[in-house]
Amino acid sequence: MQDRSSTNAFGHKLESFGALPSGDLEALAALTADAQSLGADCDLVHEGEPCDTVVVVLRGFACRYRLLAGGQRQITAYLIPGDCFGLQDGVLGMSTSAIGTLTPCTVAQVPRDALLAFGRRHPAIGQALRSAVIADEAVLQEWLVNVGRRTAYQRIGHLLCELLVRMRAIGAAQGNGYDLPLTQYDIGDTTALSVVHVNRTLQQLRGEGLIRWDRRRVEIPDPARLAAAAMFDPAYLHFEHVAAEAVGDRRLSA
Amino acid sequence: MQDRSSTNAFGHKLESFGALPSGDLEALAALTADAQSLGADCDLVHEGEPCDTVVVVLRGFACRYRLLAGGQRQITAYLIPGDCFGLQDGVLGMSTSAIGTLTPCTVAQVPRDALLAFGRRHPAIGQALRSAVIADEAVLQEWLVNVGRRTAYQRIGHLLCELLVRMRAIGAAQGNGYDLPLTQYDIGDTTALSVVHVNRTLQQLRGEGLIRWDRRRVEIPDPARLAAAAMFDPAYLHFEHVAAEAVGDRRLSA
DNA sequence: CGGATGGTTGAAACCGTTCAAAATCTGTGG
DNA sequence: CCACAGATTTTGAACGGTTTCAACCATCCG
Repeated sequence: MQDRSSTNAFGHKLESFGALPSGDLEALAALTADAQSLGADCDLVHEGEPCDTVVVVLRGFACRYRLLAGGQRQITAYLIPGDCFGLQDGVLGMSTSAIGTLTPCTVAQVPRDALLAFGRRHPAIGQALRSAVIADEAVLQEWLVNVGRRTAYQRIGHLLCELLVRMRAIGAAQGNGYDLPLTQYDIGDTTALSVVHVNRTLQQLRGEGLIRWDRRRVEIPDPARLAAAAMFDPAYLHFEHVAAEAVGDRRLSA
Repeated sequence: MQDRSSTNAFGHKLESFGALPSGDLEALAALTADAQSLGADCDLVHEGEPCDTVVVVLRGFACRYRLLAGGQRQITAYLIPGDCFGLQDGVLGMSTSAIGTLTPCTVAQVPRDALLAFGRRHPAIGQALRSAVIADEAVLQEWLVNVGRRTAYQRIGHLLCELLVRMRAIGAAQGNGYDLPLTQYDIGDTTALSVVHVNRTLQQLRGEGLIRWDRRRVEIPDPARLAAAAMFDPAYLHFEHVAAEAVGDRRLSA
């Protein structure tokens, strides 16, 4: 499982919504075969421009974001390996957000029409793609709740819980830890907090033993405890099997 | 145009994404024929429950929201006449949000399968439904930006601009005014502000002549000026023709 | 070694919250 | 048509979470 995730994270992600015929997976891998490697801070899609390809992230962290007049950035979604963007946005003439890499990435760009046609020929994939779109929208809503109604402490805790579940779903977590190559600026642009406050809040979370975050690696000693502190309920992520394993069952959290 | 909006707001809304064959509109009206009248504060869909119908609002204001443990409410979308909910959410077993009325409403509940099948038989409608889903997602993203990155003053101004454009799109605005039967609590739950601060911010906006809001009616004397103050750019709403009229062109704003 | 990036710390200022109460509006029944 | 109750809006004052500004430190890497 872990092996396949590195060669085709996209298929692995789609499988987290339900089993897929292995033939489908191989055909899908062919679609994303010609991937490109990019450094950090590269833009793949620009806000307000037409865009008829789907961006599939195979390695690294990318994000969807909007830039405001004052130069502020609001990140509205993370794209981790297996995630894609563009099945919807951009259909009506132009994208309402930019897509950029946060870390060095490997990405494939598939013409949207080709991917949709592929989904029609392989119904299980088509269904999984629709599921992915729905799950993305649910995450977006949860982020609105996060930014609107939770304290800095909960926002960051919640984000780290979400990432644990998502990283597990693609086989990129080891136990209760995962690599998180983001800066505190990135976390601030995601949670709508200043870097300074992100830093202090992180120290608080560390001080209480809820997280360890050392040189790009996060460990969550007791996911159930962090989830409770951050009011995190993984239901919105729509892959319950993985989610239950990650935080729902205290027996698995040590 | 105004006449039809009252009899079939749903069709009118879908038309705002592009012209539709009139036969389609009539058939669509039949689908939503058996509507029900509801009072304020009625729940139509509960969070975390399966839901296989699409809610179509024909009259009144409804909303999508999430309730947190502390009793706080975050509204994540408004459903004004013509808007629908449930084409996506609920597909994966359960809804990630509740739907409730904010004011007395007339709503139709259409089985999702029936609506999707209808969209297949009437391609223009199917396309319009997809457009509506995409536009909804863009609005959700904009709300995240609004709550995350804008001041109270801008948040509320932005919301009122958005509503002007949306109300115009369904023919429910008169000039630069529209009926807004929401309480300041509702505005607070939308913009993630306390009622007290909503009240003071509203007074500020009124004091500067950017809005008038008297007994459930909002007037925006100079939409372009309010849009500038609130950093509002209607592009994300995806019906540019209406949007340009509403705030893009100063000559029309008086 | 030196420059750049990212992380950490302190202090002051601010935006928005909370609590508490008063004023106003709205609808309803007598 | 009035009286009353509940909902909504408004006001005041104190508090506090978060931001901003301004340094300083650590680490990485050529």
